[in-house]
Amino acid sequence: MEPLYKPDGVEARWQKTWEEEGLYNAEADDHRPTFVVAHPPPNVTGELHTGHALQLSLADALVRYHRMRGFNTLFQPGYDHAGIATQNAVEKHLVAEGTTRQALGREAFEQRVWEWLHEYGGKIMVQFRRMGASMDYRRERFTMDEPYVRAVMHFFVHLYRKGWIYRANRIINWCPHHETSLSDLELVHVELDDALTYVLYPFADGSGGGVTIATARPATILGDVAVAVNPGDERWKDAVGRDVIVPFVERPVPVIADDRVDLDFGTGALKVTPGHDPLDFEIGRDHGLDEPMVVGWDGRMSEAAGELAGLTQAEADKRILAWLRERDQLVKREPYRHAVALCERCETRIEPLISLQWWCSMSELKEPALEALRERRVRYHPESQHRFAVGSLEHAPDWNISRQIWWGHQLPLWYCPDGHITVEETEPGRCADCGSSELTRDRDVLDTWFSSALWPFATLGWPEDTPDLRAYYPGSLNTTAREIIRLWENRMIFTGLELVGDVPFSDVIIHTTVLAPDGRRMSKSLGTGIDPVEIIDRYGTDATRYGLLKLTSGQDVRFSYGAIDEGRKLANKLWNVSRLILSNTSGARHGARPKETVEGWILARIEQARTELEEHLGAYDFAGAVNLLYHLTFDDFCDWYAEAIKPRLYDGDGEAQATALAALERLLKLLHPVLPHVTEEIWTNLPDRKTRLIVAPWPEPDSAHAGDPGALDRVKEAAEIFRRSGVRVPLEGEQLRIFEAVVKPERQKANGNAEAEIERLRGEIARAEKMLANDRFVANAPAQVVEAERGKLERYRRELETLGGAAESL
RNA sequence: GGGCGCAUAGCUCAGCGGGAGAGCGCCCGCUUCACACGCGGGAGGUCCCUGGUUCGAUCCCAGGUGCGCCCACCA
Repeated sequence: MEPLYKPDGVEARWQKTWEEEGLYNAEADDHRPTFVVAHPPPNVTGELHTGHALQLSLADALVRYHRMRGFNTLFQPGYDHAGIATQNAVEKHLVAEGTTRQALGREAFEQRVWEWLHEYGGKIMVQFRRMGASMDYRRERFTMDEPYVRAVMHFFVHLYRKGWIYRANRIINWCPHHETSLSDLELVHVELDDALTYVLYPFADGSGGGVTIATARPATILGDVAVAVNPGDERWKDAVGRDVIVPFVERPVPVIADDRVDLDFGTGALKVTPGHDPLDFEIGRDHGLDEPMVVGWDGRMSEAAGELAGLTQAEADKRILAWLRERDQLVKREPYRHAVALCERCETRIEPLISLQWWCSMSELKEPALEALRERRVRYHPESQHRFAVGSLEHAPDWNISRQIWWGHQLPLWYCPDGHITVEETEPGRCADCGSSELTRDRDVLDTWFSSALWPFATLGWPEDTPDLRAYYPGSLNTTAREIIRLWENRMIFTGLELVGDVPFSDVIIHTTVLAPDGRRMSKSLGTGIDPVEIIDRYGTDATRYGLLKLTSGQDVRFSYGAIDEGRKLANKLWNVSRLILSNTSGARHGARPKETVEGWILARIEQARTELEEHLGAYDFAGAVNLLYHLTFDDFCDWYAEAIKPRLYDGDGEAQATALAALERLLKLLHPVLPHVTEEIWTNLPDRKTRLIVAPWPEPDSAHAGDPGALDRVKEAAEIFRRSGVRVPLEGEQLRIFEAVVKPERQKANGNAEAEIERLRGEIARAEKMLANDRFVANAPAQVVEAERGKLERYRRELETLGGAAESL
């Protein structure tokens, strides 16, 4: 064993061994209680980022903890086909080759996606292994696998037959680049410096005057069908019911009243363009207005724009502004900063357009899920996210499930020439209505999240009634980021209840968002991302896991190499204290034989730590857990215990050796879920190992050492006092030996002084005496607080006596 | 605009009603046979501000300020 622990070789070797020996495997016929984590399937084109690494660290720590505790553990790996994200990645690749998706055509394009995935996809599973994620990699699933596709089709047909899937012409978010609709959740908003244009719409009766509106998109004036004002707006009271003339197209439209119009924006008058604005669309529908679309699917002015057809919106803006200026109807133009919606994948500006799309009705589907959440059959951690989850589900709008991209699950809908629709899981021979065999399949594909929603059970073979499904559903835990709750978490819950009859998991951990060291979000485009593989290369996997878990305290936390380095130090420390013990215990017997105070003390400390660690892990307090492990190892095990027993180890004291091995064995078990590799490596070097640590049983409660581990307190305190003061040791027997071992190295040169320490103690004593002399304190403070204060006072007096006596004796 | 979170040592963060802490960084001393990626010692803090509750507030409450994340159709 080398003095410096080098993780690279060790970690790779264990990752290989654990997997090859089948220790990650989950078997459905294993009848122990289950612990199941269906890990979020990353995009098949994705690479590990810091969020993934954090998520894996905490999930794997819990998986390993439960595996040791005897659970039949399934940690499910896999990928998502990630519709637009993947299509976008492959399209970029095609551009580099000098071609386009359109030039290839749909079938050839799909073929290229598969080829591309075989070549470049799947990288992340290698990275998962490098994180030490103890997943059953035999069970890797992909949402485009044939059985998974069948599950998706089954789901669609199920919903359709229940009457919850319908087609409607509504305003949607259209990405002109991807030529598809997008849900609100697939957009990003960016602030833009723009202009707000005030335009006069003259009254149609020629009586002079008119209504002035404000718009950020003059080009859409061509699609105006009304002007709306708030019914409570005194300024426009007399205009309501009259007609005004839309500029440029010179069409008369009514002035209507609608309370959704904001009194405080612009002039309080809104031009109504149902074809190109969500609010206008709603107002239009409620007032029975026309829905002309003057912007087309390519984002340019459409045929309906007449002489402006084919222009870009910016060009159309200019033409319309010029027209307005000539006629003095351009009231003013002012700088205006506002947020615009972009496609999150290609950052193209989103066009709100009216389109015929497929929708999934949420009203009935969400109710059982809401009930499950309210009854806490699914619990969010932290609890604060529970309210958000419930609220977002309560207000979930109907779900636009159709997309006009090419990569994804094609809708299982067939049309005959008469327009009848046939819905089947697999291609039907003839039309269900008229028997026609001339069927054409719908070209649309499903929203990626439609298939993700099935992940916890489609990975187990659903809709078949498989042994896996029976054994591993419902699962235990899901881990995810805050913004994924509505996209995924809620949907898994309602689909699980609807299709399998139970919630997919009982607990959801919404983990910390790791920010860049400067406090901004980690993002490739900002250049603030940190590659976890680089961290692993520099510090090792164990250290990376430790550091990331240490950072899980708040809702957002800044990444810090210091936290990772702490993990590296811990692994190295553990390695070295193990060297000390292992190189001095050859032939030692088994079982702890604590004789001296420090030995009973370390066993009690480890036992206390076991209890506390179980509490931390049970509460998903990973920062607390790693903090505890660090101090247990560094302070208690190394600084005090190991230092104290060194002389006896060197002397070949068989009982001390046996106790040291037993204590180390227990310590390794507690550390394994966080630092799996270094602990397994040391474990292998312990004498007579029959099992791997990864499957070794978690320590049972140690009733023999369950007491208060305060036995060493006096010795430790005395040692610290003397270290500071440099005074000689007045202790005897065992205490003297401990003291010799701990203090000897530092005693050579005193650089504090006893008098300063005596001063400090006198100050503490005065403070405690003052508090206890305060009658109101004694009368009002809880008894144990007063008692604690008395205890401190006694302790300080005792220390002062010891120190003073020792100083005297010099 | 809404929701949530954060403000404690130079940095990253614990603590959350009765002595202000850790890791890193800094200073001093140690070639001690597990570890110099180490050991020991030390300096360094109006615990964001203002009020309130309490015998007592870094901790609880209210208001403010600053920062962050998420969400949102003010044209």
